[in-house]
Amino acid sequence: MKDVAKRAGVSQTTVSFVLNNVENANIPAETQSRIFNAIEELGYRPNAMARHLRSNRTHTIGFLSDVIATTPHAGQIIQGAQDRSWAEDYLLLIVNTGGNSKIEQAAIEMMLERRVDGFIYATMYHRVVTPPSAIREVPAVLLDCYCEDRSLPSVVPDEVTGGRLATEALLNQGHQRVGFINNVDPVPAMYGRLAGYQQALALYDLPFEESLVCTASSTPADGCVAALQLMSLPNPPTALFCFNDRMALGVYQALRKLNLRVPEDVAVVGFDNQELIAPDLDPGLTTMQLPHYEMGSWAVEHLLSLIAHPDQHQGEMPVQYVMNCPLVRRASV
Amino acid sequence: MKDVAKRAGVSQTTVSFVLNNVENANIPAETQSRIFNAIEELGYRPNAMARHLRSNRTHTIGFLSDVIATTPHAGQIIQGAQDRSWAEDYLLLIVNTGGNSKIEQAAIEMMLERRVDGFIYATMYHRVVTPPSAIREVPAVLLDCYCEDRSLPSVVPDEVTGGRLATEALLNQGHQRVGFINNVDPVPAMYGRLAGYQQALALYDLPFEESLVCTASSTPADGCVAALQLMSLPNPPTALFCFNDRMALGVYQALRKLNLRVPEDVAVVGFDNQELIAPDLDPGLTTMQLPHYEMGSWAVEHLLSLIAHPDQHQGEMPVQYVMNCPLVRRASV
DNA sequence: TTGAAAGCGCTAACAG
DNA sequence: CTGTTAGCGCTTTCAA
Repeated sequence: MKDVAKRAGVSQTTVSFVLNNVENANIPAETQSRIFNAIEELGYRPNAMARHLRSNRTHTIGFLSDVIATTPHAGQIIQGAQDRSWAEDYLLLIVNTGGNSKIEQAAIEMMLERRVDGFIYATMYHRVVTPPSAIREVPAVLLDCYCEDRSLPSVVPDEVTGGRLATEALLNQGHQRVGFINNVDPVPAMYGRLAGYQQALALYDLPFEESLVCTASSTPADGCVAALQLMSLPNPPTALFCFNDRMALGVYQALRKLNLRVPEDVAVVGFDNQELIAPDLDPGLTTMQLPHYEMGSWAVEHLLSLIAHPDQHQGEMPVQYVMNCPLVRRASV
Repeated sequence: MKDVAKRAGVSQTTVSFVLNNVENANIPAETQSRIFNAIEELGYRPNAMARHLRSNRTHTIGFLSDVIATTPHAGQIIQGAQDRSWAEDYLLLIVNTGGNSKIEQAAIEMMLERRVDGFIYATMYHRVVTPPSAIREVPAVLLDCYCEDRSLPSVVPDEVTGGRLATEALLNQGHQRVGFINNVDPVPAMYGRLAGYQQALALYDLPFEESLVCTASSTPADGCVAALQLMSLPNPPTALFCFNDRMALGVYQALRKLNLRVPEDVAVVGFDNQELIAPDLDPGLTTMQLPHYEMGSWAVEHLLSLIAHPDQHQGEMPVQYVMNCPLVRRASV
C-alpha cells in the first residue's frame, strides 16, 4: 500500500480512503484513477488480515454443522447461507463437527481466535440442541434447531402446517382413510407432523384412528414393513402419508409386492423432497419441501443484522422463526 | 496478551514464547503455569489475525467447488478434506461457485485478500477444467478434475480400472453377454469406463459387441429407456453395467416392467455408490465406490506439503494422482 | 532465562 | 482535499 501511494504520488491515507470509499474524503476522480493505475501496475492486493486487525471485523461467519456439508441431506442450507453471505461480502468458515462436542468446542475456539463476526449453528434435521456456551461470545443463530430455553435466535421448519398440508393434499382428493407412517424418534418433526395430520382430519370431519398411524425408523426397509402392516388392516387405507421420502421409497416397494399401483390404488405423500429420491421414484413422489435454502438465507440475514446492531435487540426475546414447507406436486397422488 | 504478561509478572515476549512452544526458550515450568493461570483468569484468547499478520501464514485453505457442498453428490470430498485439514490445524474457507466463472474469480480474489495458504479446486464429477489463473498465486491442487496441460497437481478416480472391475464382477459370475449403458457426455468417466469394459472383455476372451453398448444421459428415465432397448435385442444381455447408480435405478424400473428379476434374470452393476440410491434399491445395488473421501484427504495432504516446502517440487511435473475405485458388493449380482 | 523494541499492513483521528 | 501519526495484537531479533 505504501508502494501504491508512492507510485501514485499520494499518501497511504489517500489510498486507504479510495479503497474504502470513504464518504467525506472527496478525492478527485483524477487522483483516484492515478491510484487505481498504480494498484493495477503493482498488482497490489489489500491484506485482509491487516485490515481486520484494525477494524475488528473479519467479514467471516463461522458455520458449524453436524454433518450437513457431507451428506445428501439438507445441502441447500449451505447454499442459502452462502448466497446471502456472498451478497454482503461475507465468507463462510465451515466445519462439520459430526455432532462430536469435543470437535465442536475446538472448532468454536479456533473460529473465535480468527475473530469470526458471528456463528451459525446448523443441524441436518430439526432438533433441540445445547450448543457450547462459547458460541455466545459473538452473535449466533441456530439453524434447523433451537435450544430449550430459546435464549438464541433460531429458524426451523413449520412441521405442524407441513403435516397438515400433506394430509390435506390426500384428503382433498377424496380419500377418507389416510394412513400415517410416522417416525419413531421423539423429534420435533415426529410430534409436529402428527399434530398436523390430526388437524387435517379434524378439518375434514374425519375421526382420528389410532390404527391408521404406525411408527417406524426412518429407513426404506422399515417404511416397507410399516406399509405392509397398514395395508393388511381389515379396512386398509387408500392413501399413505409418510414421515419422509426414504420411507416412501420403502412404501413403494411394499405396494409393488402387493401388486398395488400408485396412485390408482394407493396415493402416497412424502416429506423432504429429497433430491435423489422424490423426483426419481416411479411415479414421481408428491412431497413436502423443507425450506432449507430459505432457512440458510434467513439465518445469515438475521445474523448480519445482529452483527450490525449488536445491542438493538437487547431486552427482547430472541426471534424464533418458523418457516413454511410448500407442497411439491408430482404423480403419486 | 500485554495484560496476561502483566498479570503473570513477565514480558509479552515470554507469553508469546510459551504460547508458541518456542524451542530455545527454556521457560521454567513455574513461569509457564503462572502464565497459563493468567490466561485462564483473564479469559485471554490469542488473536489469529494479528498472529497471521506477523507470520504470514493463515492456516486457512480456500476450498472452491462448483456445487459439491450443496448437492447430494460427492459430499464426502469435503469431509475428507476437512478431516485432513483439521488434523493439521487448518480451517476451510468454502465457496460454492456454481461453476460461474465470475463468482470463481471473485471468490479467489477474496480468498487471496484473506491470504489463504493454498487452494483446493474441486468439481462434482471428474472433468477437465481451466481454473482462473489467479489460483496459481499460492499453491493449489485440483480435486476430481485436472487441467489439460497438467500444470497443476490433481487427483482423480481411476475410471478405467473402475470400469474393468465392474465388468469383471459380472464376468466372473459366468455372464457371457454383458451390456454397458454408458453416459453420452464426452467426459473422462465415459471414455475411461468404456475402456475398462473392453479390457475386461478381452481378459475373458470375449468379443466386444457394439450392439451391447448404448449411451444415454445419466438420468433414471434415460437409463430405463436404454435398458428396455438393450433387453429387446434378439440375443439380450444377461447382465448390465450402468454408468452410474441413477441410471441403474432406471434400469431396475425397466426390468420390473419386463417382469425380469434382479439378479436372477439380469445382474446389474452401477457406479458411484450413491448414498440414497445404491443401498436403498431393492435388491441392494452392487456398485463401484468413487474415492471421494480419500481424494479430499489426499488433496489437502498434498497441498499442505506444497505449502510447507514451496520450492521442493520446483522442476518436477506436478503430481497427477489416479485413485482406485473399490467394488461394493450388494445383492444385484 | 527474560525483556525492549521494531514492525507486519492497514485504518482513522487530527492537522493542515 | 491530503498528509502525519498512532496504534490494532502479535512475533522475533537482539541484548541483557
